[in-house]
Order: sequence, then C-alpha cells, then structure tokens
Amino acid sequence: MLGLVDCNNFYASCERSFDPSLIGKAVVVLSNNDGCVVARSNEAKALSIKMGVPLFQLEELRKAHEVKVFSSNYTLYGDMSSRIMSILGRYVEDVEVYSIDEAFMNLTGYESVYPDLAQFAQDVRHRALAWTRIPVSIGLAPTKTLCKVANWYAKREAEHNGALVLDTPAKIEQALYGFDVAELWGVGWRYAGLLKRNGIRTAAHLRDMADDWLAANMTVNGLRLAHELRGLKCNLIETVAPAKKAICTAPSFGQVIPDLDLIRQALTTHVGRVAEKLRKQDSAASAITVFLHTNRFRRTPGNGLAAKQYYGSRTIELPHPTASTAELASYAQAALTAIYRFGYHYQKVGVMLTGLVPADFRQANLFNDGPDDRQVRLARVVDKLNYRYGRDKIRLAAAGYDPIWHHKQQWMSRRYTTRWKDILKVK
DNA sequence: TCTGGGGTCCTAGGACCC
DNA sequence: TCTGGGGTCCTAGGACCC
Repeated sequence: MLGLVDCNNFYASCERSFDPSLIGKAVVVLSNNDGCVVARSNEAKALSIKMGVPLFQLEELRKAHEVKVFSSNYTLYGDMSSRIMSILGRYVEDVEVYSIDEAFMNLTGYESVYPDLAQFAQDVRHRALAWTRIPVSIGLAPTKTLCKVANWYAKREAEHNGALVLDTPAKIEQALYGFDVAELWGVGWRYAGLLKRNGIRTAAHLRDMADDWLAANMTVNGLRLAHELRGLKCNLIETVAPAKKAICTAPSFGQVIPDLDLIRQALTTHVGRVAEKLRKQDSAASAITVFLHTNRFRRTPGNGLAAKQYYGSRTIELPHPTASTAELASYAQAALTAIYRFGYHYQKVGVMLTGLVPADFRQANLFNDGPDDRQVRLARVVDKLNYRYGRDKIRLAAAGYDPIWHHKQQWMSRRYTTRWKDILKVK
C-alpha cells in the first residue's frame, strides 16, 4: 500500500496557522506579482472565487464579503512544507516529496506496524494538525494513481473524515465507478476532450479500455494510467529528488519597462538566482537561453487599442559547462543585446539554463582552457554569505541598486518561522 | 491600472552511423 | 542504380503536473 498526504488549501492554511483571526474567513493567496488567485480557503471557494482569476476582477466580492488577500510568501510556505514532510518521516522510511503540499508514503512492509490503515491515517492527520495547524487529507491505495483518487474523495466528502483507504477490489471498483475521468491524475483538458468524444466518462471505463486503444490515443502515459487504475504499479516512490535538467526563472516586472538598462539589471539579478540554484544541485550549465517579452493583455493608454507585441529569445551554447554567476551573466547580457528591440513595453525577461551536467564533469576541448574554477569557488562563498546575511546582499554591480522593476507583493505576511524579527510575540 | 512561475516526459521525423 | 537491417542523437511540438 501507498499513501498520499495532501495539505488542504495549503497557502491559505499557512497564513491561517499564524493568524487565528483568519479562521472562518474567506482567505485568498495571490500568484507572484499579486496577479491571480492561486489558493483559497473553503470560505473563499464558497463565494465562488475561482482558481486563477485575476485580483482586479474580485473587487466587488472583496468589499461585500471582507475577503482577506495575501501576496504569496514562499519563504513561509516552504518552511511549513518541510515541517509537514518531517512529520511524515516519523512514520515511514520512504517519503517522496511530490510538491510543496503533497507527499507519497511507502507503507510496504509496515503491515504489522500499522495494521489498521484508517487509524494510521487519522493519527497522521491529528499530528500534522496539532504541530502545524495545517489540515491534511490522506488517500491510501495500492498505486499512486489510486491514492490520488482516494485523496480526492477524502478531501471532498465529509463522511470520510479526511482519509480514505482503498484496500479491496470492491472499494476500488466503487471509487472508480463514479469518478470523472477529467479529474484523473494525468488527464488534462485535451485528453478530457478526447475521452469525452469517445464516450469515456468514468475512471472505471478508462481502466477497462483495450491497451491498444490507450497506447494509440494517449501514448504510453495513458497505458500506464490505466494499468495503475487496475492496481499495477507503474510509478514508484522516489525518495531522492533527481537533479533538475533545466533551471529557469522569469518573474514579471512590477510594471512594464521599455528601458534596456533596467532590463539588464533585472536579467543580471535573475542570472544570480538560477546560478545559485545550479550550484546548489552541484551542476554546471552547457547553454543559456534569454527571452524577453511584452504583456499580451496590455492596451495602449490613450487609444485603448491592443499594444504592439514582441517576443524574442536567444540561446547561447557555452564553450564549456560553467556554474559561475559572472560568466553566465556576461553571456546573458550578450543574448539580451541581440534580442532587445527599442520601442516596446516589456513585461518580463527570463533566463533558462540547460544541458546541465555534474559540476565536476570535464569534457576535453581542444580550443579553450575550460572554466575558471576560481570563479565558481568565489560564487560559492557568495552563496554562503547571502544565505547568512540575506538574499542579494552580495551581487554583481550590474544588478543595480534600486530594483524598481521588482514584482509587486503588497500584502505579504511575515516570515514567522525563518526571521528573528518576524517571530510572534506572546504577551 | 491590474492577468503566475517552474518543471517533466513522450513522440515523430530528420540526420546520421555501420 | 538499387539493394537490408540495425542503430543513435537531436529537435520541435504536444501533453501533463503543481
């Protein structure tokens, strides 16, 4: 048996964890740049606030119902997430952290330790709630896909009390019989349309389709999905996160920017960010891509017509893999110079590192001397200082002093668990 | 005025090798 | 000019996840 633990309304629950005055109120958390709603408390869902709606469309509801709005506070959510994950680690050896608010647990071999799975699930829920104030839902089943199904019911149907165990063919059959295929893990809006057109409406129906049909219409992914619904494990628990194959950052500016110098500063800052992530996983990058684009929603002030749009991107193959911020920044600047066009209002500049190889990887190259190791050692020292004294305390001068391009975060809560001056005071 | 960010995997087709 | 069988690597595009 496997288990899936999923935090309910995670970001909203984190905010609530440290501010009890939010209990019982509609809480929403926004995406970066205070753009769209990405998390909602149950009260906010009850007001029909949809996932992904832009904040400015919420004005009336906000006034009428006193909706509490928060900018996303990833420092807080990340720390709360690791607290939850460490709680799960007290129960079983193998925990796969699947996302910031979800984890799979491997219960294989724990049959005698936890003979009553329903009781086990309630224990986990109670401990998570007691130690973090985060409510979680739990689904237990023989495969990951079935765990997702079990979790779906556990979260939505009150009679399960937050946890559902699918451990017999009869229970699984009943769960799949009424389950909308569009809700399945691995079925997005395109496959949902395809399945609907073919008259396949429930998970049970998809499970019973012929393998040939599944492979032909949904590739091997569809085949695996159906096999998992039949109880055959295709996705195993991965307890060690594999190294990333690409690292990207592309946050929007807080306002549109036409000016190349400011875009350069933002780009240099973003390179600092991706290079830090690169060194953290002990990799080096073989190629760097820079892209620059305008805001597709923008109307020209004055005449209200759709603003003219531009999208530019450039990839540079590096002479040798490197993890040096300074070296990556200079190639990034060259790419930006090549794609920048005067006369547009830009919304974001992004950078992506690809062709990631282990940092100690050395490929003989006849035509140059290879990377300068001192640069990378220097960057690692900078990483340590910034970890200790705060992000961007030490950075390239080209990143500028006054990041006016920085994204908006007007309603940010405190970093309750990671900053001494933000810690709660008990009076 | 205001509309997120960061990833993975699979397939087909082209180019190439012996 | 046409002929067989067995491969690899790369890229673009499409699908999905949170």
